[in-house]
Amino acid sequence: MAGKLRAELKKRGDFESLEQEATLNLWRTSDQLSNRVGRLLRDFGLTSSQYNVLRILRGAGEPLPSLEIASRLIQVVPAITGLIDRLERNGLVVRQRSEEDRRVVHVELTRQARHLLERIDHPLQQLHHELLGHMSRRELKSLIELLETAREIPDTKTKKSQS
Amino acid sequence: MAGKLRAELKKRGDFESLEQEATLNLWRTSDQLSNRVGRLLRDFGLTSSQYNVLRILRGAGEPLPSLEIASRLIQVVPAITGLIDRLERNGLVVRQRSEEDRRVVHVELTRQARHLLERIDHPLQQLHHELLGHMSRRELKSLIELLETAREIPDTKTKKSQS
DNA sequence: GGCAAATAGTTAACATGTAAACTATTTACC
DNA sequence: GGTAAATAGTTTACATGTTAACTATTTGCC
Repeated sequence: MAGKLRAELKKRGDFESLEQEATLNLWRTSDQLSNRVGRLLRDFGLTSSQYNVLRILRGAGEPLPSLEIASRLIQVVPAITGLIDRLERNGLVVRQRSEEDRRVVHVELTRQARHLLERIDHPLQQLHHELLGHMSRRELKSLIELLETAREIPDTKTKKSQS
Repeated sequence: MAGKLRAELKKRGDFESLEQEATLNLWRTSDQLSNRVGRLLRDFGLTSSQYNVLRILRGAGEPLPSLEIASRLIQVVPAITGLIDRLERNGLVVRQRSEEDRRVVHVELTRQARHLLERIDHPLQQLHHELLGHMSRRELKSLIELLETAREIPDTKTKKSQS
């Protein structure tokens, strides 16, 4: 066990630590899932980032400021502008300058976007099942817990700490 | 347990399945690690992709054809051209048209690149330890195994029924 | 020998992620 | 009430990932 990535990458024997092996496994698994999900979304004319913006807006149930969306996307701020530009161009969101605070731009889903999301829901859920459904509930829960543990970096002295 | 991501994403309650929760956890963890490693590499003037090309070349111990590098990067073919362009511009690799097969372009590390890689080795290993060192060996091995299991999608050609 | 198909790599066009600098507006505070 | 600092968002410049279409070369095969 724990040697498959070595074969896949043709890099037999150059893992210098268990930590590094775990990290590379994580990246590779994440990539594989991203690719599959991205392909499905492309069939609906969306990129993953665009879908995530729409999903966040639907979850919120109301228009959100651009930076609020950005903060939930784990992305850097400037990227949100172009993302919303493209969604707006495709008729999936509308921008509205706030009245109370004119610096703020509220972003709202269009009806078209809601319909699109509804069409995606089932196939996406099915895909999630296809991709990880071969794992038992116990394995999935264990994986989730280990990933949460992995993200808990104890006191990050270098650079700024997490929020 | 298994509810932290909900809080982090402010999306409480909209996981529709364990599979989806695992996938989102995976992405978030992968992103966090990428960010930290990317920041370290940036201090050495490299992006993650560039570093990976150099690491692959060092591991191979000899010049490699462009597409051979691309295949080990899990990337799509066209991206490799620009990547190598930039590495060449920065004096880290050299391109050489093959004699036996003139379609092939061999890419070779420069001495400068070897020195750079040596300077990165220790800090990077240290960072890997900082990022996941709080997990026990048992947890790390378990995580690695679960990730390998996750990647084993049973029969994946087009969209088959399911597992 | 000669030509279609395969292979290696590139170019083009676009979406995204990132850092740095900028504009517009609001808030703090004296 | 006037100005510095903070906040929301945009612009710019560049690296990357993606698909589609293209060039150059080699191979397969009759």
